[in-house]
Amino acid sequence: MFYSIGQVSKKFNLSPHTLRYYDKLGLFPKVGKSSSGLRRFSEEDLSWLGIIECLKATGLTLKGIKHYLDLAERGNQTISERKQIMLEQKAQVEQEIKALKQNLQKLNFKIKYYELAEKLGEENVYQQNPEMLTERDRLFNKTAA
Amino acid sequence: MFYSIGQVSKKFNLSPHTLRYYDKLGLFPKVGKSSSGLRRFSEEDLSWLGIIECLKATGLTLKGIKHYLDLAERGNQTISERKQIMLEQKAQVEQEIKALKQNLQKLNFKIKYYELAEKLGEENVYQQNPEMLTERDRLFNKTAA
DNA sequence: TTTCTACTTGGAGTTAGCTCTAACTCTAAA
DNA sequence: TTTAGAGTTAGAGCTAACTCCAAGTAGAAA
Repeated sequence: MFYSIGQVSKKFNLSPHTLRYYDKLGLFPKVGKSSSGLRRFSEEDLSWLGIIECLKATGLTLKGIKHYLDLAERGNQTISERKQIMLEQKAQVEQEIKALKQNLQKLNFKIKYYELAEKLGEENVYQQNPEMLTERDRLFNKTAA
Repeated sequence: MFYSIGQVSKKFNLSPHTLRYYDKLGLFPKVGKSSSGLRRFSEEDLSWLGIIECLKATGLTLKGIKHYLDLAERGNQTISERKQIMLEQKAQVEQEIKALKQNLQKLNFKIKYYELAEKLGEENVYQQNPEMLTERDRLFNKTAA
């Protein structure tokens, strides 16, 4: 079963432009062409695109993805290097999730603040809720030297 | 207490260039200047920078941040609009965390795969562990129409 | 046969967010 | 008083990741 660029575009919610751009960067080393020059994406190409999307979402650049692909093409001798890339991405994603959770707390504070401000007006929020000042400082003030 | 651009740079781990760039975009409407023209950042400016960093980390563009700032400067009449921005950012961050967690599963699969591949060679991983094929398909294969 | 749609290419343009350069000033220490 | 270091400006340059454009082809429907 093969897919046209338009079908892949819909399936992955990426524009055909983008898919051609990826191909130009060498991110689809195996994609075939029909007799009239149309790209034919195989199931394997789609699996690989799934990995590209994952790595992209976890912060790897297209250049980094290309590098990973080049390693993969060299076979068994690059396994530990590829594993290392995955371990680094994992650490980075865990760090990113942690940071996002902290920022979520800040957003929740802001939402609470605006809910009070809708009732009291901004000038009265901290005046009437002094405990919010402490919370604000805890969330937003860097206390490094 | 006031801070020079270099001190702020260290405190927030942003280059002085970047801070001037933000200032040029109008992101520090209140920052003062000394008699000799040096920027003096107040505690309030730093709090605001903390908010900038939070909004940036949650995916708002600098332009979006500027818009939020402009709203804030207009006072009480824009409270619900600002709250709305925070609610949207919150939803987006929650979505982003969810996506990252899914990608973490994919990375963990890859790591497991490479651990087996180190022992068996890539050509034997799926052959000797057919249940990994199922897992791979579950994680990486989009089954949309 | 015309027309429509989906595709092809090479190359230029765009946007966001920095990042650097040149030429300069101010302050403080040696 | 020289000099080192931190700051100033305007404006150019850079990178990543698209995004679009022009000019063309191929196949199918009316």
